[in-house]
Amino acid sequence: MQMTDCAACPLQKRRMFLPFTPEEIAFMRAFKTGEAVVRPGETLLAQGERSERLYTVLEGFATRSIQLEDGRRQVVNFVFPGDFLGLQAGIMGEMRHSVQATTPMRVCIFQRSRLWDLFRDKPDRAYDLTWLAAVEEHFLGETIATLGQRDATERVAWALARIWQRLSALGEITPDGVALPFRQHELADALGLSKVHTSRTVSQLRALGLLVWRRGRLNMPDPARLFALAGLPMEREEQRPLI
Amino acid sequence: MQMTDCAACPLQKRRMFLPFTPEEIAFMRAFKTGEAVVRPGETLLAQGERSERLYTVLEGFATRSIQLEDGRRQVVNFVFPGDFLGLQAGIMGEMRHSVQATTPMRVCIFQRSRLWDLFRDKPDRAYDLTWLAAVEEHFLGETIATLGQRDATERVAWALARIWQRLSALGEITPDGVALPFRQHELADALGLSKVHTSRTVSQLRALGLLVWRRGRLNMPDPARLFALAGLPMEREEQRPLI
DNA sequence: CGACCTGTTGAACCAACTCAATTTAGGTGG
DNA sequence: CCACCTAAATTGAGTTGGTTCAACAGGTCG
Repeated sequence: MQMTDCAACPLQKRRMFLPFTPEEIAFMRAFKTGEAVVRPGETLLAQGERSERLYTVLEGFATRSIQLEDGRRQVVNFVFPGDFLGLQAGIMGEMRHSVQATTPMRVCIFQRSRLWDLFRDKPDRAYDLTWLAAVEEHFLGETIATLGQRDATERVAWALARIWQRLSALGEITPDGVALPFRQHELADALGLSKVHTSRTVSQLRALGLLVWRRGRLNMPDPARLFALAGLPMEREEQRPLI
Repeated sequence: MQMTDCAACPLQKRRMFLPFTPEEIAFMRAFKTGEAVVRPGETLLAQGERSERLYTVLEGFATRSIQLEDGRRQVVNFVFPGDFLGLQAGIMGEMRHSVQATTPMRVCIFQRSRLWDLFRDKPDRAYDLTWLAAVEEHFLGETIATLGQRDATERVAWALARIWQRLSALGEITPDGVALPFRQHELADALGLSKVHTSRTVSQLRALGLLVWRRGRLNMPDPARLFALAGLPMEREEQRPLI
């Protein structure tokens, strides 16, 4: 398999990411040790595993999820192009959640053993990594607030608004909306709702004219109203570093 | 006010923290710019604020919470001695949650502007900081799984087990249990339950002989059963770095 | 002592769940 | 192109876990 050169990283074309400096390109080239293709349904990182690899998503979508002892599953969040995976195993030794592809994916591979070099030699890259971790922490906190305080309608609105936001930041938006890579089943698992109730809630939002979601395409006739219901501001997210 | 010298840091006595190397002591001494006392109920960091300060908790307990637009409040997690506060504002610019003291606290103060120096000059300290962020991320994920999947009984068991675990790692445990610095009200806000139902659930656990909780003291007659109900392993947590 | 805060208990209600049946949409092979 | 199969989504009906409202008990403190 041929490996994409970091100088030509396809993610760099998306304006949601900060551009690499020439120095960063040189470093990332050395840091990157490979590339992989993942098929839908495959597990990229498994809960409990001590992975030696870290990944950056080049293309495709996934879920991060936690499996409880008795089989119940919670989707912790959704994974998009540009996301960095495996920091937990990289730093803590063991993954506490799994990452499963929902669409075909392409990922960059890094070696866990080189993570320390990054901290030692490239403080700016280390800072960026911590930046990503801090942003992640913020999202997880928001998720906790959503699961703890909001009702089904608000939860669904929130999740779809967040996904919409991220997809449009990636430039995946067209006049008839975005391609939604997740199923209601995954949405339900992410929101702590049953599939049935998720379906009912979605149709309710549809009936209110707040969304059109058919055959994997999502559109929002009136984003402002949906975002308001979701308790989210409509601002564009700031650019984020890429690792 | 007199300032504790890092060489005599009271947290170092607790065996849950990795001991400082002499070099680390030297660095922390320079990094630390002050100390503060906080009274119960005071807000140490406020949601939306661009704090110039970072803190490490020396003593006392707090909650991190998110306030929704309409006033609903979600406790994201509980804060214990040794916790590092303000990374979000430090890195992302703005706090997305508040930190409120529930008991009197004593905290170390650092300057946000020096955070970058830490990455540039002390990669090992930067690594530790990221380690803390990764652990935090793991806990938040577990919280999401709890709120999304577990019922009231399991949630309460989980929260009390986690608090118990942390307090005993801090060495705060005596033959008649631990001093619990939080009220049922805060527990309810952390678990997404009403106060009333939290109370009922606690009494149910009491009736099962799984816990004794009166006047701010918590004891667990049979920790193994409670931990099993909480879906948690009983292992001791590994030592963590201190910043 | 009164005021306040924390926690407990009862009763009525409702949001979300479960179980089960049905429809819709893709995908595959003849 | 149709027949068939499977996965995803929808709908109905009955149940339940948790909520709300309200009253009350126990401790603590000025």
